[in-house]
Amino acid sequence: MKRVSLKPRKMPTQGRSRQMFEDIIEAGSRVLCKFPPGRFNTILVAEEAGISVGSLYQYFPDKASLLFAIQQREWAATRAELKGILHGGSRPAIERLESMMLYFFETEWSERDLRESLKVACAEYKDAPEFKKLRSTAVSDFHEFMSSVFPLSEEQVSFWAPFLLLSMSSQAEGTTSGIRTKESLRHWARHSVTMLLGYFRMNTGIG
Amino acid sequence: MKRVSLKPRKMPTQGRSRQMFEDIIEAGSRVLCKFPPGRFNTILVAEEAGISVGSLYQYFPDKASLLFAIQQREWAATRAELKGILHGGSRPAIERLESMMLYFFETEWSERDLRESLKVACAEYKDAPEFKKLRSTAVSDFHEFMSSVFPLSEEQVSFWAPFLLLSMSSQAEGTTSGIRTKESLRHWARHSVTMLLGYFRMNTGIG
Amino acid sequence: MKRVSLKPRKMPTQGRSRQMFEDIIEAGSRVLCKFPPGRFNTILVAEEAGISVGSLYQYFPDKASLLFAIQQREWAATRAELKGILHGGSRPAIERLESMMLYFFETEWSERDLRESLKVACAEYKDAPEFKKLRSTAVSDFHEFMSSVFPLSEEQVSFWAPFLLLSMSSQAEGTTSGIRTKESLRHWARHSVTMLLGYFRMNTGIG
Amino acid sequence: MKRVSLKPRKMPTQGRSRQMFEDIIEAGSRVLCKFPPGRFNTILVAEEAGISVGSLYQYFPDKASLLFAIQQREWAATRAELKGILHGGSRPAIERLESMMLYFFETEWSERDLRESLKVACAEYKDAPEFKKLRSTAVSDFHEFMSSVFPLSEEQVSFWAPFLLLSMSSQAEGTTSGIRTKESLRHWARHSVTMLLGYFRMNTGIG
DNA sequence: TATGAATGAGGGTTCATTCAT
DNA sequence: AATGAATGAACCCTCATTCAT
Repeated sequence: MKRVSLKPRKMPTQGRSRQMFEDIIEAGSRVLCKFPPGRFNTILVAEEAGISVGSLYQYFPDKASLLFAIQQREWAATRAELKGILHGGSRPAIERLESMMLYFFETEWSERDLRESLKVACAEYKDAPEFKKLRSTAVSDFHEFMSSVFPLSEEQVSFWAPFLLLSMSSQAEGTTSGIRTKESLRHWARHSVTMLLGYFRMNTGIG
Repeated sequence: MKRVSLKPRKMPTQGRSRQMFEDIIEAGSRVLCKFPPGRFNTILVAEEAGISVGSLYQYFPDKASLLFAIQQREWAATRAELKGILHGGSRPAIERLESMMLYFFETEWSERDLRESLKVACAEYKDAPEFKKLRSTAVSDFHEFMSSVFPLSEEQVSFWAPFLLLSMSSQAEGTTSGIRTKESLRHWARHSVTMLLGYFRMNTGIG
Repeated sequence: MKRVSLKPRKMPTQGRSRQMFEDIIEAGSRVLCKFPPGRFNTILVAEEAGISVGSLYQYFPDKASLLFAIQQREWAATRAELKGILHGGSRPAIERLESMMLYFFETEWSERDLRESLKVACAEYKDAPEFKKLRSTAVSDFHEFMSSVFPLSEEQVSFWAPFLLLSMSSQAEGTTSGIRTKESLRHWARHSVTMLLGYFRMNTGIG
Repeated sequence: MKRVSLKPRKMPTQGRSRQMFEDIIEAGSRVLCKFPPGRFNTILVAEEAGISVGSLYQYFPDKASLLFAIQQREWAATRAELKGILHGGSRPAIERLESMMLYFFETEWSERDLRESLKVACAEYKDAPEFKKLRSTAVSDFHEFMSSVFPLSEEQVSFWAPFLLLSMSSQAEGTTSGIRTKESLRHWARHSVTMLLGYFRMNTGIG
């Protein structure tokens, strides 16, 4: 189990290279959606991206780093959207929190194929520091939000931030298997969110 | 993607064969715990069991059926224990339910390596009817329990049984990433269970 | 018994790829000649061709398609030569037919090792549509020739074309076991051909 | 390619052992008919015979010797019948010859599955002296018959015996692939036999 | 003597990665 | 730079044969 680093070979911020970089990640995501996770392989991704394997390897030193980049992009996109919902608008914080949660259930649902395949394909690297960092970043964001909008002690936030976030994401994940229609997803999500926030408010007196 | 059946080749209830059968499953479980799920392969399992590949194939017609047997054993054990808790003792049903849930968090935590690897290794077969049946059995059990001990309409049970079960297992699964000590697992579990049951009681008037 | 298609993976008409393609078929033929048919395997063929197994699989999706390609090449060459003899020159049709038959005995004999091994090695696929097509093409060719050069009814041709062709090839095949020298092959062939054509002429009044 | 001998381990002429011996051969024939030739294996044969592999190996030292025994029995049976026809009755020799040939086409046809599988399965041993002997015995039989009933020189018989026999069997073999109904088999056989005997008579003045 | 579990070499196929062009 | 053919280790599975019971 060789492990060097999950970093891409280069990460130019501009130009054609940057575009290629994104294209490959995009292609990789499509492969994960279209094929069973075990079929994810570099040749298929290169084909899907319309380039050669060799070129792919110019951007990613190995398969692991490509998977990591896909994972990263996936999280980054969601993270940005969630942050936008949490910090945007002038509604009460608790309402923004609720919206964020409901929104999360929906993205999780609509991207379930990719997320699930990604999970399987990345299982091997899930203990790598890069992956751990990815997860912890999401928690930090949320921690920060909670601290800034609710009158809670540091200790309280240290429990509620991960509890709410992990509970929510676990529930959302659990939901994707076994729920058939978007209709029932919404029903389920509403219950989960009501439960989580109700429990939070009851224990903290918030809202 | 050939699929015939996930049944083992033979399943004698007694004797040396039966022992071998169990040994292989045990070895398979150890492999899943010690290696990343992608490394699960018949050669490794045979080695771990101290037998030859050929012997392994006398008991399991292919890799899939071995994985299924491991999965099955894992579920069967837990299922029996959960049923025991739910139906044993003379305490009020809601308390038994609570105990069962807390217990589930503990098993999920203590077997987290196996469960997680199993999930990944079985991803390929998750749509096979055998696997689906395994899942649905657990829900049926719980559905039956709910029906028999709580004064709920059929419709109510049809929502609450899967909701509580899936929520609980999702939350328990969620704890495997991010929770470090058994201490904090207990803390977390207590909150999750309180939340779930509180929400259930509030909405149904039970207890 | 999986079967998808016996087509090669790619079949460029020019260049290095094409050369490699031919080389592998050539190597496969040599393996069939040098080893008993049961020993025909991809590793051996790759070695014989001086390449790696992986390379072989870039040209042929599986063992079956390689065998089919060998078979096809073998038939294509002979078929072209037989057609050439049948349709070339200005001699009477019956003489051209005779030449063709005699020629067939000679090729069958000189390629007996390959042909016989091929037959055994391909036994598994003999009912695949591609293989059936291969056989039927040969019959069609001959049927067409007979129709165009002899004053026979359609019904007559429908009997005599397969009868002559199959009888001839059976007899030629039969010579591979038991005939030792080219000398005796020629003797035998002359008798077979005389017999076949004599019988044909006697029954149709041709010639 | 180890080669020791194709002899069975023992060949008791009486008793239970002898019966077992026959049963295994019979079972082997059934396996050859029911499965593709590549699937012929000792375990399957033992199962089909209702005994253990171990027992099978008490009668046959290896797979090759079992196949050889099957082949031998197959030939022996046919050989006896053909001899019976050739030497039985008081009809003219040429008529008995004709009957024998027609009969051969019919057995070849009715046993085509076994014969074809046998050919494939035995391909590996076809050059072993035992197999060669098998073939030559048949020719000797026929040679003897021809000598004794037709006024031919030794030299003539030396050509016509193998020519007629091999031609006939080749044609019969060729016939099995491509002929669908027993009806057309008969038609085809009649032509082949008429042709062969006609040619023989024309060249020797017999009959 | 009969059994059949155990062995392990052998063969088909895939795919991450490299490197000559 | 870009290409994609080539490599070969790794994995799944079968079956001839042996040998402890």
